[in-house]
Amino acid sequence: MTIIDIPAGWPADEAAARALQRELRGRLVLDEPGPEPGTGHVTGLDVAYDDERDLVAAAAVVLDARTLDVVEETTAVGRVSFPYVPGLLAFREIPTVLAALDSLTVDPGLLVCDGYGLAHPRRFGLASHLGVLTGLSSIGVAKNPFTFTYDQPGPDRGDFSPLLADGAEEVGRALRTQSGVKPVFVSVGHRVSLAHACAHTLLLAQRYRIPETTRHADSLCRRALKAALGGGP
DNA sequence: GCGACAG
DNA sequence: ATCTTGTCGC
Repeated sequence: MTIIDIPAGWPADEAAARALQRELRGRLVLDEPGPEPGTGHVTGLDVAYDDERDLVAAAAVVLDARTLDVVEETTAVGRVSFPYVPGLLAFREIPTVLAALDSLTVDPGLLVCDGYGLAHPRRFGLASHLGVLTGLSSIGVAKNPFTFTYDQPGPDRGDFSPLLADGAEEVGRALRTQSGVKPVFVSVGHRVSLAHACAHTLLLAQRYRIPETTRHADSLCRRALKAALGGGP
């Protein structure tokens, strides 16, 4: 099993990482609607950690956006490339996630990330970062509101309310994917509109709160991590 | 200065 | 994220 190395020139500290985010932020494209919901491919991405052994396993699972059938799955294992710092999550996951994406043989279509895109202290979260690096459309679907505020959306599936930064700027939406269940937090990553990002999320979360893409990727990266642990040391 | 803080 | 059994429910 190959273990992905941390790239040369990778940010050595928090200041360098923040500077890189501000630089890459300039390449973010926010004026495209993105792929039509329900068509083409959608790819779920997620990672699992073993801080003890300094390992991170990433999974990419491509689904048919219309049927939600699995089209292809890949994994990659790497060294943990950054400590967890709120606002710098991307630096912890990106090298290994990119390796998993690189080994796909089909078009990933829309990237669905476990975390945020525009809803970020510098408006450049994981989903935006991955979008810019790959050039692909991307969205972020997070399970927690991070530092943002929102009013409770209506009780029905599809109801939503704005996710606000500084109490005023809409950086995403609290979207109810299942009636009577806590909402998820959707934000635009790269080359997708917020309306489409929410439409994609609803199509991917017809049965559970979390999108099928993320659910598949979550279980796969956990299995990949266990496999790496069992067959490595 | 202190607390909060995606995964 | 991760540590973790049984349990309630479809």
